[in-house]
Amino acid sequence: MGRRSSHTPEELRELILEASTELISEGGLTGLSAREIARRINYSPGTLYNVFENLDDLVLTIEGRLIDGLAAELDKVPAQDSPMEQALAMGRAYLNYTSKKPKLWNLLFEHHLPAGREVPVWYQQKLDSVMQRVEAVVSPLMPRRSAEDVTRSAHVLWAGVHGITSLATADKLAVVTSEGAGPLVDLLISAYLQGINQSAKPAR
Amino acid sequence: MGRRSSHTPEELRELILEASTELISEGGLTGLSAREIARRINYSPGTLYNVFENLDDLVLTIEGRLIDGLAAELDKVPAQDSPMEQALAMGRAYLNYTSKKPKLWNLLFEHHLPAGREVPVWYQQKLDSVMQRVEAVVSPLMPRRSAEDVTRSAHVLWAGVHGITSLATADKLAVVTSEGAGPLVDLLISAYLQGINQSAKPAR
DNA sequence: TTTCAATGGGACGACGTTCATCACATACGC
DNA sequence: GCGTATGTGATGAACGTCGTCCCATTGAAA
Repeated sequence: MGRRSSHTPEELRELILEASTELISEGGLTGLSAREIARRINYSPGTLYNVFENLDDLVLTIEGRLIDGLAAELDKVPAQDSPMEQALAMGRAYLNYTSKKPKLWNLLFEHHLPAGREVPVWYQQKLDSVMQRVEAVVSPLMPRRSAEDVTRSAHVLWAGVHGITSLATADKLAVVTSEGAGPLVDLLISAYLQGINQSAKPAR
Repeated sequence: MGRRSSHTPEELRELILEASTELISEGGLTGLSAREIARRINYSPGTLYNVFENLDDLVLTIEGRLIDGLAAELDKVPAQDSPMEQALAMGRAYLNYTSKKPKLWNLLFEHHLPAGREVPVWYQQKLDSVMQRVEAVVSPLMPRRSAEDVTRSAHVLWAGVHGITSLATADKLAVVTSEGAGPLVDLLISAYLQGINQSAKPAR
């Protein structure tokens, strides 16, 4: 039943994803084009549409892998350290992971689905999974606080770290001097958590 | 010496900017196209290129106005309030301003110049101008700290607020539910500044 | 040899950008 | 006052790109 190619469907899928990842790493979302992918892997543009529904589908798949990769990095922070050290380590891990291929990571924020389309369930789940790791580290630093408070703080930290790396890599608005996203992340995490802790003991 | 149109060059420029702003507000950067602008203002695509160098030039102009608009909003916070109240008010002003037309504000982060091209000087100056307003409010909250420390803290706060609003409006990763970006911004600013203050007095 | 899924590649309608051409409001000669 | 020359602002076709679709063709398996 006729297969002409020298690649199995899985191999073909991998080939496409590899080429796409490389293109995005080099030129951001703008650098990606169905025709260029096809050129690089020696297939025709139409073949891509046998494997992926469209480019958005392909891009979402890559984004999923990026999130998985980050989750794996976050899991590497030693669990025996103090919560504060863990929090700082996770911030540095985030920074380290995302700054290796900034344009690739920026994909998560450059890419928008066409109006009306919703994000797949598995995508949201991957995000939640990462958020939970953050909450797990923040939680012991906020004893006697409601679950909502912990979640809120995890969100603030996550968003804050994202904001710093985002501005640092967006060459267009290098207000945040490129000299040091690292120190800024450290500062955010330590000061914020200290502030949270402080306000928990209003009796000075 | 021949002017056929019913619009002066300035009027035409305004027409183009208005139509573009509307398009972006509705459909983000993707919704913008030279041909669609031309259609809306009843000119031909070529005419745009008599007024702007290219679409990037046009977009940068809109971005400049957005930054100016934010600066104007930040200037409205009452200077007689306490520094802490001012900081919180500025955070809310940012959130308020940017969430009126989220897709328009997102332009600042969606839009990237083609590889190699640098941002114009006036653009960087506008950004610096906003950053200085933040520093001015943060500074009194950090007495006896070096200018670098103040700058760093201003950067952290700016990036943090950006991160929260960014994640809140990026419908794709609505980890941070949009309902509560306000409380998150309040929390970030108050906790962070408290933390900074706390670590300044290590002698408990 | 038959069968049928995988593939190629042209077609379509968009896009940004360029540029030779045109139309016309003004300036000037009479 | 009229006719004509002037030169600028606007045009829209053209070029090369893009994502996506679709069907004729291919070639390995039955």
